[in-house]
Amino acid sequence: MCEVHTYLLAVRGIFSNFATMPQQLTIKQIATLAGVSVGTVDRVLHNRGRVSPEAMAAVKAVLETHSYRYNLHTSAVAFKKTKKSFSIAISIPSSEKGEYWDIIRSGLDKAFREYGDISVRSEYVFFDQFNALSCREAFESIAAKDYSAVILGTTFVDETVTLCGKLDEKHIPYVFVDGKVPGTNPIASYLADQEVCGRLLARLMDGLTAEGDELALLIPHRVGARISNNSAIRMQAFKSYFAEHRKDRVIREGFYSASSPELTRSEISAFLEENPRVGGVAAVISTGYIISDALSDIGKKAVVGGFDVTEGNARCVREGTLDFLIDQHPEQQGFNAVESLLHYLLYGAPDESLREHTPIDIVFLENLG
Amino acid sequence: MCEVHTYLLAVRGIFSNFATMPQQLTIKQIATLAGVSVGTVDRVLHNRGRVSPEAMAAVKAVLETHSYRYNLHTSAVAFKKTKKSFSIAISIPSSEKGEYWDIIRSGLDKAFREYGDISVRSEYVFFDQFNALSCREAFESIAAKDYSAVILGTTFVDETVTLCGKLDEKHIPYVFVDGKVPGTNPIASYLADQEVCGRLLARLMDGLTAEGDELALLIPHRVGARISNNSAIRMQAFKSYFAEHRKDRVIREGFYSASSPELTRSEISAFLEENPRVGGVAAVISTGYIISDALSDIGKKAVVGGFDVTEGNARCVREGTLDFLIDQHPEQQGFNAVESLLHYLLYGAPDESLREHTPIDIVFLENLG
DNA sequence: CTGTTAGCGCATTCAC
DNA sequence: GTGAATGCGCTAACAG
Repeated sequence: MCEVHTYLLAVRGIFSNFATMPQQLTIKQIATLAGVSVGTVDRVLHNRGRVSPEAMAAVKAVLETHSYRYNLHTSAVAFKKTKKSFSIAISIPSSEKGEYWDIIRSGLDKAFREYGDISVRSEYVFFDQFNALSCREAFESIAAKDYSAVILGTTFVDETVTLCGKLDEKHIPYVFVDGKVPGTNPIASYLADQEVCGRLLARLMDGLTAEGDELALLIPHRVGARISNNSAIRMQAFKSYFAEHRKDRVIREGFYSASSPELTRSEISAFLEENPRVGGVAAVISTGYIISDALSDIGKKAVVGGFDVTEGNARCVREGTLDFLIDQHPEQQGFNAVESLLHYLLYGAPDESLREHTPIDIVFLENLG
Repeated sequence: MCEVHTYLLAVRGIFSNFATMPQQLTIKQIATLAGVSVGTVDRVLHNRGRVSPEAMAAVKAVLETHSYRYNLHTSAVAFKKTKKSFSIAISIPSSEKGEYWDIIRSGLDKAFREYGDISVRSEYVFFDQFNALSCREAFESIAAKDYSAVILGTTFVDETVTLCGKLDEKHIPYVFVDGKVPGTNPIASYLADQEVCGRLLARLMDGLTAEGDELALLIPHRVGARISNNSAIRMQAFKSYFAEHRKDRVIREGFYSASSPELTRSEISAFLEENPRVGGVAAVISTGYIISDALSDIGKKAVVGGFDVTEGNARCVREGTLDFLIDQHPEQQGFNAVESLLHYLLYGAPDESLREHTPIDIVFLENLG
């Protein structure tokens, strides 16, 4: 039977398929087709007004049938001539090299480099992610100036809402990285689906630990502020997974101070000694390596899962003390944030193709790269 | 202690950081700095010759200190004027919609669309991946013509080597997707690290199955041709993992005919009934869904792992009969292949930044997307 | 309101 | 060997 199958394909033989890519329409061609000039086409495309209804209709008709796409290459070139220059403020938590926010930052910078054609001035205003006051100060300094656009890390909800209200009034566009905040109107928000992150964490912890093991969910607590929105969603999703699929699993919750590694270590050690039957430990933020190190310290072996390929996490994966990481692609989030903002600044409208959320990957030692 | 830590950061307060992206040098600026004209700079940059030693030295000196980078945007624009047009032949296995090679194809097409600025004609010549003769015919038809460049799926080694020899003689550049072949000189090869794929498969099967379970490694066999190189490497790596880390695990090997779903199903059913203690089944090619379906048929539950997010695989993941997929990003492979080829055709040299291998991700139900 | 035109950075042609 | 000049698609200023 298999022979017959193969034979049939052989008889059918090879077949080929010629294709010339549909040449992109140029504004010149559109102008010719619509019987107007390039200037008019440009005005229609950019909603610059000062176009007669007839001309408008003619151009729109051509656009309908041929589906025009901007040529970003030449746009960028032409924009240079206008010497239009933008200032973009970025306010995100400060971070050590190789930590989560530093990776986002490298994505931001990569985009600024890639779009170096366009004249953009970027200005970073960092704040302390464990201190709401420093965030407020940072945001106030941003509200006081008139930037072309703003990129915000959404660590503190109330402060973000306040700033965004002011930006809305001034019609300054903004985008979020690593979060979204209800009651605001960003051009776009770049973040991984936190629900998925939490359930994935649960699924992997469940699958990779032995049947009878207890599992630990370690929760960071912040001084003087409620737990970050992302962590809360992940925790909730983590627990939902077990409530729905594995009611029999015992989940122990422990709190630790993410702001101080030394403290974390002692808190976690104590927690694990109190819960000896724990065979898997889940971190809901990107500092899982602290947990791995604490486990090493007390000589305990457990499956550990965390978030993001930070330097500390990568080290622990290589050392074999951290089993897997859920990668939210912070670098891409940063890159997309800048890209979408520039698109908005240049064309006056958000780029639809950039609205999709960033993908979520799973990283083990083997594919750490 | 934690209080003190936070306090210190608060006192330090926010801090900001201004940055203007280093403006890229233009060839005009280089020309001015070197005291020559843009034409001369261009000749130096493109090694076109006809430049006096003094001019060469002057330009090189400026390039050393300022590190010039091509502006791909404007290059593409300028190239259009020359009306230079390319014809690229692509010979890969034919494939149903949503299957592995069709995904590669969509990546190829995406690149052709994205680089629609450049005048490129693409021509597909498909062959039957289970029939070496059809591959030979396809490759001969390519050798008979004079394309600007060629993209090849490396399913059949001998045929590939023969064709590449002829292309080398004619100085026609080519790149590989989904493989590499010793004894050939491609501009680039795009494929996931097969060693990593195999070890990752092993690691996940090991982790996700119960301690005492036997594991099955299912191997496709091809009529009239030896097993594909990629599958062989994955199998080898899979077995190495267990030989190195888990000598106690029992691995059963089973063969099945990947060319006919019906046959596959019956073969796999028979295999599993002969090996009742198998708790995990690993597929080394992208048709894992056939295994899942066979398991469903006989009402057996086992952890199943496979490769790539094809339509069939995605369906089984959603149905819960396929547990995870190792994603080789075939779409990106296709995209990169075209991109690197165009870079070569335009600039006469491979783009170093495009030589990196494609990343490998792991997909569960949750992050199927 | 509309069409014309200069010029962005670059590749190439063509006089000198 | 060399530099001036042209034009790619596009933006925006400007003259009608």
